[in-house]
Amino acid sequence: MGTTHVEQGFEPKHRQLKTVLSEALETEFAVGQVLPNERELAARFGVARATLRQALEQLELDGRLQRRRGVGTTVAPPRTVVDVSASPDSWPGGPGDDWDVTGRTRGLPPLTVARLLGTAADEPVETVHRYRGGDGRPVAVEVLYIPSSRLGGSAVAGPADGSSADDAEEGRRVLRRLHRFALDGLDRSVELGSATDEDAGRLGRLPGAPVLVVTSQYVVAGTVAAVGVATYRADTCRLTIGDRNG
Amino acid sequence: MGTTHVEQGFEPKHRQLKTVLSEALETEFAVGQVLPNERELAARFGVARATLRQALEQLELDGRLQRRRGVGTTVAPPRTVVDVSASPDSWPGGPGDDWDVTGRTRGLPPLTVARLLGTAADEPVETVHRYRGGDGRPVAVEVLYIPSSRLGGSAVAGPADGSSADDAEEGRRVLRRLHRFALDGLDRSVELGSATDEDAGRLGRLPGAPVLVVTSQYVVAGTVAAVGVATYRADTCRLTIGDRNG
DNA sequence: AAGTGGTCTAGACCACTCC
DNA sequence: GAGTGGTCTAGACCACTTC
Repeated sequence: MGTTHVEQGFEPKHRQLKTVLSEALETEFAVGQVLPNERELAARFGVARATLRQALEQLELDGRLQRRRGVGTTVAPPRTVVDVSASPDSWPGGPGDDWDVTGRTRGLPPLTVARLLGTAADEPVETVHRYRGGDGRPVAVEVLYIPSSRLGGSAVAGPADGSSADDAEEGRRVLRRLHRFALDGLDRSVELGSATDEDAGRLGRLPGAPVLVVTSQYVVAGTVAAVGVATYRADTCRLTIGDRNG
Repeated sequence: MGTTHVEQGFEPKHRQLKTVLSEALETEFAVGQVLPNERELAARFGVARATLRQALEQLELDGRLQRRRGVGTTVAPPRTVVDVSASPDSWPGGPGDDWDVTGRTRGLPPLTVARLLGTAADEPVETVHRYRGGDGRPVAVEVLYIPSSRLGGSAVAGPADGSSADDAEEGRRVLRRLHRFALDGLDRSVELGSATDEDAGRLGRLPGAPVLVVTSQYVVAGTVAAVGVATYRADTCRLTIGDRNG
């Protein structure tokens, strides 16, 4: 007896499960509450664990659940709202900026960044790392790439391994040097990506976790003075852009 | 010890596979080219098909691959760039707008939308559906919610089932009525979501496919005159915001 | 009808967190 | 050590596209 139930469309089990769980989350669970473990849920719904996990995965992608290995699955709080608008003075590290500089290095940028900067592939750039928290959770990490040639003037400090407190101070210094220039424009793009091993660690997720990648091009006098690649946790963040018109 | 972050030296197979495949995509395959099928790839790498699929899934999420049931897996072209900036006249359906109105209905909005509109949960609203293509592919669908009470003036046309050519014309008419008002502000947010059954169909994807949900609040005289919920294919789109500063 | 990706199963073991 | 989610296997069948 095949389930020859042809009702204009076929609905997979994991999809039905998602619907059922979704409703249960609204009616029977409170934010932060721990769900029964996967083995029990699967048994309760009469499906294989892998099938249940497909449903849970989607609910996590939608920001409805939070799963932590060794801990359990909990009902997620509403997504953290993060403003990514461009304001009149939007230089990184400027006033009102709620990022923390965590390090600084110097080296070759990824090819895609070099292309955005318009630099040669073998031109080393200043690289500043930043971290942004919110609601007590990690929200984003960002890497800023700034060609030394566009910082003007004097030389930069000595070697840097990218992690010490001194490196953070050096990073802030690099950013301050940017502030001397007038920011003419700021172009941003948003796309879906997956966390690198490194970013995943900093964001408290597993590698490959879905992230929103926000790429910023800071324009000074018609050329790109800096490029930022920010990686936001896609499960827990909602990005807002407040645009104002005449 | 505090929150010391210790490196974990373990790398899952699907992650290694992703790396290997990623390199192969760059060196051995051209855009549009079809990959060997999953069963063969799995055999070639000596892993179970489910494991291979984990790697493929991520590559698709990253916009590197495109998988179609019954067809195969191909190397994806670069993501379609879509501008979601607010311009001085950003009313939906205004000049330079590259959306196609596909239908119109009237009914109760989702609760979340009613909250954004500031209307009572039981107040019916005009509902206009739009479609946006690009590079010959579906890019996004949007549903616009407009409280009739904020359209002013005369009554609306008769019954609508939401799909006929007449409904599209009605939809355009509703939007035109908006254009009489001065748009004071436009707030947008971007977050990750998954396609509903309906949206998935229109976007040529399976239900649950990852999408970027762009929510727009159109403000007139301090109140929200309309709300738009646009659903962009996350695998094939990159959203850009061109901000300009003084 | 053949071939593809999508779904599903019933196990097993591993990495991690917490007690 | 107990309990959690994460990974992995080796199958099977289904929905869909194409020929």
